[in-house]
Amino acid sequence: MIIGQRNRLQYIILGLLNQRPQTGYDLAKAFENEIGEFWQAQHSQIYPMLKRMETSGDITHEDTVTGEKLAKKQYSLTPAGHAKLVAWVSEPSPELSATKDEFILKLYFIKTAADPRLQPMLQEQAVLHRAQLAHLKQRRETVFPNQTAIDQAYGHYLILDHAIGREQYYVDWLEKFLR
Amino acid sequence: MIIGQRNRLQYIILGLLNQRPQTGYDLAKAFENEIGEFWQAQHSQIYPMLKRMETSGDITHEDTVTGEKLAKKQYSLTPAGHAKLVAWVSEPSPELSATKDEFILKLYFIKTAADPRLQPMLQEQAVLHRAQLAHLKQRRETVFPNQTAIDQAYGHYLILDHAIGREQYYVDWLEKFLR
DNA sequence: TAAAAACATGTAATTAATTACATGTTTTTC
DNA sequence: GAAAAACATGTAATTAATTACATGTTTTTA
Repeated sequence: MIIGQRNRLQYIILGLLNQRPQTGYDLAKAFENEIGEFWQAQHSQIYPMLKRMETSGDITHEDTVTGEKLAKKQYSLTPAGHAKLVAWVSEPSPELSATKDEFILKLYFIKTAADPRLQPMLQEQAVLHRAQLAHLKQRRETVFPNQTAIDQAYGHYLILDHAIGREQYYVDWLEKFLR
Repeated sequence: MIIGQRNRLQYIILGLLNQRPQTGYDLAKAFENEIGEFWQAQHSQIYPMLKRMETSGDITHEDTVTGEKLAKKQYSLTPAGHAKLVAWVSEPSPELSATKDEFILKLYFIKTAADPRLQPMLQEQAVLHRAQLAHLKQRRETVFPNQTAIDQAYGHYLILDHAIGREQYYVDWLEKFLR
């Protein structure tokens, strides 16, 4: 039997559907927003995966209609899917995170601090990451205005906090080398 | 004409070969070590890419033999390849880095601070990231023992510094939530 | 000196992921 | 009321990446 790649996407979808039944479109939004800092998936990857997961018996869907005829599929977990999710969360995560950062790699190929390309490159990234940091902070303010909100979605708070700290570090690091 | 995916791997290989002629094996090591924090590629991806790049005229190779018969291919840049590298480094990098972190995603699905799984999960990751941090610091000590070493491979120093700071943040963040 | 680890190069099979193609509805904004 | 944006779902084509298969040499270690 072939084990194949880990198919982590399915687990993430299980986790998202466990929070509440959702459409593929909703899931795609989640990958752009709250979890996009830590995992990415397009709708073209999500819709086929949903079909596959329904075939496996981990999720089911209910057809609904918005307005006159806009068809939606509201997916939710089966008990089997829920069990799979619980097992995944509980098992160890021995792999360090994988980051792909094209900018940092370009820096690697800059040989001296005097290279005229260096400062503009750092400047460009600073603009980008400051904007991202501001955006994440803004989101924390709106999503978690008080302790009650934090307590009700603690995991979400944790990862947003992590993402903000990470961006803050990135900006600080860039500024350390900016003149 | 189809534009296709960005094929960043080729540029990274160009950059590595620009430092010094290397074999595919050497390149695979680089992806495990100095740049592995920011890009990953296995030898099974590297060898075919080298052939492709040689066909495109960006690199060439020289056959050498170690010992009695161990054949090696020492790849190096052609002028065309060098030009391609320079163009890549100079062009903007408007995309934020992409991170895939399975552990953080698991946290997202933890609903309350009282969940009994939370502390062991944080603990496990702390062990992992402390080890990684120690490893990176150790490498900085050996690779960059003095200012001269830094000046001679500034880009390398920059990205190692970035990776250390990032790991330090990760550990600090984990410890913030550990009791 | 035998075994293990590291060096060295490839291909095959499979899965993951992106980009493009394709279509239609509902809501919001000007 | 028209246009734009957002909602909604899919497939096709292609590229990227991983895992497994496959083989052999050289160096280091016990």
